[in-house]
Amino acid sequence: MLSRKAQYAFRALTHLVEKYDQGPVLISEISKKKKIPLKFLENILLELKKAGILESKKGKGGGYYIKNHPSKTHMANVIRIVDGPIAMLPCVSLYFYERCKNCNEEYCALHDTMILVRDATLGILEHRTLQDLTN
Amino acid sequence: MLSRKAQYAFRALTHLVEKYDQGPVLISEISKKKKIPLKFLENILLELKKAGILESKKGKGGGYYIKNHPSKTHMANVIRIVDGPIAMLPCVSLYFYERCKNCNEEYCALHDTMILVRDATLGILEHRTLQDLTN
DNA sequence: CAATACCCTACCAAGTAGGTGGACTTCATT
DNA sequence: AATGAAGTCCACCTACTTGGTAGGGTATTG
Repeated sequence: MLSRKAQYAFRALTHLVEKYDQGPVLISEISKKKKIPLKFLENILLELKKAGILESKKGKGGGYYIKNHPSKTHMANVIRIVDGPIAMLPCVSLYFYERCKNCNEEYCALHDTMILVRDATLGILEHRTLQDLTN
Repeated sequence: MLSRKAQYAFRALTHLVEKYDQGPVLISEISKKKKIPLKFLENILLELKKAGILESKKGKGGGYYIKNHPSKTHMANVIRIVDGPIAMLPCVSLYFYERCKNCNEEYCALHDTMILVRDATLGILEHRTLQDLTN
C-alpha cells in the first residue's frame, strides 16, 4: 500500500499540474484546496523539490511549481521518492536492491514470481506521468 | 514491499510444502532449517492456521502441516493474511476496500492507474500457488 | 509424564503522521 | 536604501502504530 504521504504527494502534484506554467503556487493554497495538513505538506513538497521534480521560489510571490513538463515525470518516480522501493522484495528491486538474508540466492522460489510482479507494475507506473493525473 | 513477516511466512510454507503428506512438522524444525526466529514463527504459523491454510496437531508427535493440496492455495492469499491489502490504495482493494477521504470518488486520477496495477499484480499472484514455491 | 501447540504480556526499535517555532529570502512600498 | 510582510526552509518534537523479540504459562495429546 502507498503511504498516506505518497497519496498526499499525488494529490498535491495534481493541483500543481493544473496550475502548470502559471507561476509559483502557495503551499497554503494546495493545503486548502486538497485538504492536506499544511506542515506535513511542506515536508513533502520540499522532498519532491530536493529530488528534482519541483522547483520553488522563496519570499513574496513565491511558492512551488513543477520543474519539467508534466509528461516528463513518471508516477514510479514519485513513489520511489516518497515511499521507497516499488518491488515487493528488496532482492528484486531495481533502485533499492539488497541481498535477501538467509535465502539461497541460487533459487529463491519467490524471487521469480516477484520479478514478474515488479515488471508488470513498472510496465504501468513507468509509462504513466504526472500529466495523466488530470483529465 | 512485503513485510519481513510475510517473507518468513513464505519461507516456512516452502518447507511445509516439501514435507507435504509426511505428517506434522515441528515449529522448531522449521525455525532451524529456515533460520526464522522461533517465537515469531509461532505467531505466523498460528495466523496461517486460523486463516485456514495450515492444520496443526498438539502434543507429542504434533506440529504443523498444510491443510489442502499446495496447488490449492494461492500466493495472493498468503500475502493478504499476513500483510493485508495487495493493492496500492484502499479504494482499489478488492478485499480491504475503503473509500478514499477527500478524494472526489467521481474521478480520482490515481484510481484508474492503480486498478491497472492491481489487476496486473493479481494476475500473477492469483495464479501462483504454494506448489510453485518448490522446484 | 513429557512433548508440543497455544496464548498472553511486556518490551524495544523503527517508521508514520503531524506539529512548533523560528531562521532565512524575496519583493513591494515608502 | 530601509522596512516589513509574505513566503520557503529547517531542525526538532510528540504521539501513535508496526515489526520484531523474549519469557512464561496453559491445554492437549501420546
